[in-house]
Amino acid sequence: MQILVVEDEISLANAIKRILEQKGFFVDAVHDGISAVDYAEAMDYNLIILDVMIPRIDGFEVVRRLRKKGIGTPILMLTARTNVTDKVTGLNTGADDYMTKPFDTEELLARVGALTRRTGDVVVDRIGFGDLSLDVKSALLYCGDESVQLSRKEFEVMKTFFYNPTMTITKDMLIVGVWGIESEATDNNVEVYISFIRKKLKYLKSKVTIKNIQKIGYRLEAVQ
Amino acid sequence: MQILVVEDEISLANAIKRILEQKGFFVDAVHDGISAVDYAEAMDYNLIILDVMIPRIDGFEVVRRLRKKGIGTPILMLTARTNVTDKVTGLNTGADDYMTKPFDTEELLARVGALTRRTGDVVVDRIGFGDLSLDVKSALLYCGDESVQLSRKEFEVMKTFFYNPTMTITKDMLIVGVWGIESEATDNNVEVYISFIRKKLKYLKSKVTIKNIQKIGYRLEAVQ
DNA sequence: CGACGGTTTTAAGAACTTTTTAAGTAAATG
DNA sequence: CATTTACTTAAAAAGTTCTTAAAACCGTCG
Repeated sequence: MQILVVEDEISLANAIKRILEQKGFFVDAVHDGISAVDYAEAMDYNLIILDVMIPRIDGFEVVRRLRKKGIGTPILMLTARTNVTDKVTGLNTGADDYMTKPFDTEELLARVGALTRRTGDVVVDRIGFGDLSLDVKSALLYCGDESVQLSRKEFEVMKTFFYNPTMTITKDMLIVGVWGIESEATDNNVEVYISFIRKKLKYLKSKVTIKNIQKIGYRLEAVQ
Repeated sequence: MQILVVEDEISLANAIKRILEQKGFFVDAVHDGISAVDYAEAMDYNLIILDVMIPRIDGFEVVRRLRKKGIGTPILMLTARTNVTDKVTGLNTGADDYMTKPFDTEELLARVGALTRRTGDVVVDRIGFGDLSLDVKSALLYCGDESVQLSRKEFEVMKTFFYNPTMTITKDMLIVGVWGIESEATDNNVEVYISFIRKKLKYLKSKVTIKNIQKIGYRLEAVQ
């Protein structure tokens, strides 16, 4: 499942890229209108996420050119919130959906889900570290030919580690990432989940351990 | 790269602080509007993250006052999701971007990235002196291909040296910087930590030493 | 609805690490 | 050479993380 992200703000482009890659999509990112048309022509994407305000030629013009060339890839338009109504709803450019910036991850994924679902393609992905791999679809954690089922929260914690394999992750990062930025979760919640996961790693006889550095955070380590 | 976070919800402020520090930013957090203005005036921040609903004077007024004083630091406003009009007001008063609460880590980092990028400054996650380098995310101190884990306080002491590599650091400076201005820590506390760190430098076989100048303080020296 | 199974949260004591204290020793200064 | 200052170490204290068990929660199915 291939997605093209067209966004000139590099860091936003990267953020979108990462979010989608975490969900198992393959993502290309380009930063201007001409490149967008080139890429979309050259490769058969399942979805194009397209910012309106981009250099060289704007988003609307990109849509027009692609449709003219008979490229029917679903397009999700991004617009600044302030000029939503007049621009997007007024224009009949051929985009399939639009989303106002700023948006949050859930919103993005919901829309991407809706637009890619029709193709029926299944996104399967595995992420891993050391001798571990995690099936993102089933939340099964594998080590060799053993596996264990992770619960929702165990899964979210594990993903955080796998996406930042060399980094030291603070408890606050886990609280924000797993429980949400406004949650009431305490350090103890994190500790309990780390404990649950360690028990499962032990059961799997994995070489990977979760190391704690007091007052600093947790880090994955592959023992010898 | 310095960021000021203005948010009265202490736990949210801390969460944001930790996330940004993890990415290598230096973050101060204050919890009301008056302090925000004071801090922003006193220090040259690269970005201010500013909640709208804060005690004493609200976020908009903070922006107005800062802009009036000629302080052009980029400002990222935080507003409750429901309040659409806030956004318009915020942008009119001179904020550079706004973000609705709740937001997730990705979104925060994307926006912070966008607003700090223009200054061209690179976010530092390693600082060093001589043959030493310190990873600020993990508190690992490297020398060649060896590394040691620093404890929280060792890490704070080391950071103070690295940020002031040529300076002689007094014990009082270390006490204030590491233990806090209100602390009861004595010179002996500093001496003990200097001793701990020297032991680790020896283990790393670093060329860097911590030299004491009696009655004055400590200074890093790279022995040829 | 109400019971069941799994998941998540809460809470409390044990285990562990870091930090502080304190005391003896070494080094520097006048 | 006396005195102050700094260094080192070990033990005590403080703080944190770990583990476990029980309680609360949640969705599903009879």
